[in-house]
Amino acid sequence: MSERELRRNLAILPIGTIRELTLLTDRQIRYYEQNELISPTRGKGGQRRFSLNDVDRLLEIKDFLDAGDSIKDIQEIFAKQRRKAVGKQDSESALRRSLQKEFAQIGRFDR
Amino acid sequence: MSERELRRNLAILPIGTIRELTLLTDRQIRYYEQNELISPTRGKGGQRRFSLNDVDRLLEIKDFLDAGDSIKDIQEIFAKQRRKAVGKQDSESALRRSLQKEFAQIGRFDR
DNA sequence: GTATCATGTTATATAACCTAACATATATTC
DNA sequence: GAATATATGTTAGGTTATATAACATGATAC
Repeated sequence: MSERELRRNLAILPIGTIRELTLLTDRQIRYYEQNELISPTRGKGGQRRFSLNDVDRLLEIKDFLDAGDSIKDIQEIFAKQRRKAVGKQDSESALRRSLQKEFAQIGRFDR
Repeated sequence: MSERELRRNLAILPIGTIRELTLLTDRQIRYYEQNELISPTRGKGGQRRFSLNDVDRLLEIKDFLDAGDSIKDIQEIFAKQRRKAVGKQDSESALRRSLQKEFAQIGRFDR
């Protein structure tokens, strides 16, 4: 994972900021968490900490709901996205492995 | 100014997050603000909101202090940096105007 | 027309943050 | 070396933000 992706996944934002950035209510944000559409971490005192990715995801949720999708629909959409991402990851690591083989091959020429 | 720079200037982080990211104490952070080394905005209820740039700047301050510079030294260092940035800034006045619009937008969240 | 869904609202408790004041160790100045 | 300045610690008291849980409600689906 790139440094940029790491940064986007840093859970550093309190719910108040999320409320302002997404124009959702606390109630909505917590309800979506309850339905596992987002998974903010918790700070020392038990308060939620969100990442910039959570912001994106909440804006997506908003759009889907506006478009008439239900929470369950959105759960499935996200599940599909995850499955796709896993495939990508797999094919990437396969690619990396085959590249390593190639380089190992090439490396031999250098001896 | 790029969208990325805009994002870095978004004041969205509470002091607790800053404390964790910089390993400074609240006291230090507020003291540096008092000495105008940083200028966090305030949310509706009067609490400080910091940007990612503030985090960078605080880490710089930390380094300068560790290196033996005084607060006043650092004020001057930052003042010099600003003067250097002025020429650049002038050539970006149109973009600055759009930045102000963005901040006005953000300000609205606090009402 | 009843059940479900997404959200609003309210109450109550805890956590986070605020300012201001006083304390202190270290370095600086006279 | 006593007085001053600097950067930070600590404490107190008050306010704001967030937490959970429960009950309420308009809209939609069946």
